[in-house]
Amino acid sequence: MSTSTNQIIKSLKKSGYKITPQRKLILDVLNNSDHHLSPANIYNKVREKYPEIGLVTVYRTLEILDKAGYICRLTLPSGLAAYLLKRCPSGQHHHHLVCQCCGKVVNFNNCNLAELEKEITDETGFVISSHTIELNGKCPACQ
Amino acid sequence: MSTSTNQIIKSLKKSGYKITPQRKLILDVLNNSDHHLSPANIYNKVREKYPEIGLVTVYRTLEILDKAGYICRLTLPSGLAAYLLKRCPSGQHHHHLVCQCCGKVVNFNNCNLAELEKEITDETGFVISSHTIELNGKCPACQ
DNA sequence: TAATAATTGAAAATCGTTTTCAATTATTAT
DNA sequence: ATAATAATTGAAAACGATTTTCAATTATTA
Repeated sequence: MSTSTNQIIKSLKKSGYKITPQRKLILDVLNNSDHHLSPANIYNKVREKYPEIGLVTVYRTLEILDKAGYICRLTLPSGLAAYLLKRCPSGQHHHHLVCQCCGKVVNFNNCNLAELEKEITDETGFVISSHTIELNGKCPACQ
Repeated sequence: MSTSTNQIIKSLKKSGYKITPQRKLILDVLNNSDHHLSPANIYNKVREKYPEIGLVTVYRTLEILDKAGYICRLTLPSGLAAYLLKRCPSGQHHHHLVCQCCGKVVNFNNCNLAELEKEITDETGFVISSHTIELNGKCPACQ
């Protein structure tokens, strides 16, 4: 179990959650991937080591991790959910560059939308509270 | 039936689609809204004038309109789909400013992501083929 | 070690969406 | 106009992802 996984486990314990083998394994799968993973993907990976796990447990654990801020939930264009361990300093503003071919994800954080948002607020009267940017492309390996 | 609706109807006919009252009414509902609408929203609005319509017909018509490029399909953060009549010159690059409160949508097209995309390509080796930006906020009426 | 409260997995339920299929309707060639 | 046709329709069933229910199990605590 990696340092990253261990730290999250400790924090979860502090927050009153019980530490179960299922939760550890789910975190490990997330930690060992630089691709976004669907609940089913995670389920299948965990089953290799822990065949008794139920898909429900994966959903429930992802919900906890998402609410606690340890993972990012992506909504893919198809509408399906995919998850990603957060690897940037806590709460830092960032976006994702996603490979359409293999799902590999790279973070970037210099989005510089503030100016555009100001313009748009002036023009439309909308107060802008958040934004999402998703860049879609192909990673070097998939080109 | 508005001009906008009429023009789309004509184009659809040219493309070999039959013109049915259901399709006209669905287009009218889209045309008369500046908010994004779910299939169920559209279904309910059309039913006021045409109670026999089936939800399937709404789905099928939306699929046709989307493929033909007359409407935008949004994937909301929840993963659900919502639709919007395109109101900008054919094919023009644009994004949406969405009111989180009422769903009102305003277009903007000066996103200027080209520079950022170049930086990121240089850094990561990803080839970027498309991007989506969604600005979330509150419209003047909802503030 | 015993008491407890949280967590688990199986099964059923739910929700949006898609498929199937027979009946209907818009278009066309006459 | 009318008949022939191929597309479109709506009901019902099927579907896939996600959520809920519930009794049994397990991690934690005292």
